[in-house]
Amino acid sequence: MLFFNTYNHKTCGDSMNQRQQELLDRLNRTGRILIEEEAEHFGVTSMTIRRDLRFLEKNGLAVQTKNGAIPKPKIHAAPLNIAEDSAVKRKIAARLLEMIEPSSTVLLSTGTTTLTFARLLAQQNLPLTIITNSIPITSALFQTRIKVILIGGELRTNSLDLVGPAAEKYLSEYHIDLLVTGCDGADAQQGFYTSDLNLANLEKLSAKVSDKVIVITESRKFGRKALVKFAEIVDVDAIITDNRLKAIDRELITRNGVEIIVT
Amino acid sequence: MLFFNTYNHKTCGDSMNQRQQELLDRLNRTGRILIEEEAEHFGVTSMTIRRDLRFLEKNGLAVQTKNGAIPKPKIHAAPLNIAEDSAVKRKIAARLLEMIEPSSTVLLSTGTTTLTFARLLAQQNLPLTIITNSIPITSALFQTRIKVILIGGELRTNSLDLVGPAAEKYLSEYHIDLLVTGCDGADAQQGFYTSDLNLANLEKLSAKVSDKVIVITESRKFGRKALVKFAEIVDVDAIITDNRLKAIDRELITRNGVEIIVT
DNA sequence: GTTGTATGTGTTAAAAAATAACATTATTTG
DNA sequence: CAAATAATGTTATTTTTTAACACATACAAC
Repeated sequence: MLFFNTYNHKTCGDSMNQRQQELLDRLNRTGRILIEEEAEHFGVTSMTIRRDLRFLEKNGLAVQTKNGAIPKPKIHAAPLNIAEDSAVKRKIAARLLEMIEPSSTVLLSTGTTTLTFARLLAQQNLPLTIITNSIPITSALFQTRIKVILIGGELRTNSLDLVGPAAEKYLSEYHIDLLVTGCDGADAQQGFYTSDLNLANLEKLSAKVSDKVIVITESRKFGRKALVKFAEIVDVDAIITDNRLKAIDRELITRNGVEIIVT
Repeated sequence: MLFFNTYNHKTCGDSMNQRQQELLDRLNRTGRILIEEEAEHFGVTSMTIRRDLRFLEKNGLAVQTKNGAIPKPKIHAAPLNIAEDSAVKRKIAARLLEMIEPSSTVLLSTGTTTLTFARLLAQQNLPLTIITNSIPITSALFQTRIKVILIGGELRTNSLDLVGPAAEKYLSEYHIDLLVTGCDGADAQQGFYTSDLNLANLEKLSAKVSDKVIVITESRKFGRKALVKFAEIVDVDAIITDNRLKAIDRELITRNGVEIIVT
């Protein structure tokens, strides 16, 4: 028989009473509770339930809504929301959607623009296989007809995605019809940039195992260079961006034989 | 230059106006908006903002709260909540926490009881490395001191976890201090069961690469056998369960030299 | 036993928020 | 342009939430 040491890690020091425990259970089970219903169920006044909900909210376990509460959203935390899901991105995503061939295998890289696209995909009913290294994208696509394969690796906590040698090794065994990726910076002559070295390596490999490559990005990314270049302009087959792209950039790209689509 | 076909996949047919678009953007950016603030920002009455929020809620993009709204939780969807996070599980998790050695590497398998434990871990400040195949567990642990490694594989949409040959291959290269896993069924003489063949294979391999194995499970799982056995009783070093475990089961387990802890 | 303190709950009145119904103003459309 | 339609504003009413206090219960000290 093995021996396990015991450690005195302090457990959450609140002191929930029995009713609050059960209230939280019911909340998590149903996804939503109503004050009046719970008051009746527990045989207490609605005021008491209100106080309980206030307590749960204070402890980060629930969010109070109109006549009740919902569980505290668990993944949808701050850093991921920044600049996410703008109208510009939704337009770009809608344009990309028209170019997706049913039943194909698409590698969808991490990023907020690709995430917007994934959310759009989730509303369609396309038969597709999506390979991704992004947890938010995976989350967006679950419970759809889409088959999802998530590349494993080390978690980057800011962007909730997976990178590193393990991810590369994993990816190297696949063959992809279409790579869709965003970028942190772009230059009409130099190519595409990202701010993470690990991610850049993964992107390079992704392009290598894919038949076609499409970059989707807001035009404001052009002119900004980030830390690491991961692709030349000529490495990609098409770029989708918004209509504020400078004419000169547009011409430079076209001259390289790369299709550029503005929304 | 490549040619891309265009397909007429129908895009979400709502027709949001400009203000609603921007409202949604602001909501996603900040994680929360207040009606009065937005009314002032857009130069409209609060009534108009209320109508907008009602619209966004109807379209599944937001949830109305007290004086405003939050973005619709994106991952925290129905199937995962069932029976999750009960008081019994929280007790078991708290007991397990005491046995966790700081700075160790723990393989935390998919499951609702292990998820409860992960949520508890997230509130501590322990230096740990957690390897898991569960997206909810990964989500629970991000933005903590814990280093998280997610095993890639094919997504099981009901449980939001990753299994399959790719996952096994990925795992086989690691060495683990402690495996923590749950089960779908247990028998004091026969061992532990799960209802998915792929997962069973992964569990077997997990036990093989781990120094110690702890099973955490509600006592009601005892007596239920599920589809596939993944471990014998003697394969594990300790079992943590609640105090409603039958005396006979407890004795049978102890007789096998396995430590059993009831909360 | 009483007394005091703390905690939880109920009750009520007041404040705030949400709604419905209708008036008004823009926007389309023929 | 005029009619029709949609969007927004206004107001009165209803509903929800809050704050403040009253009551009860439990526990400890004396």
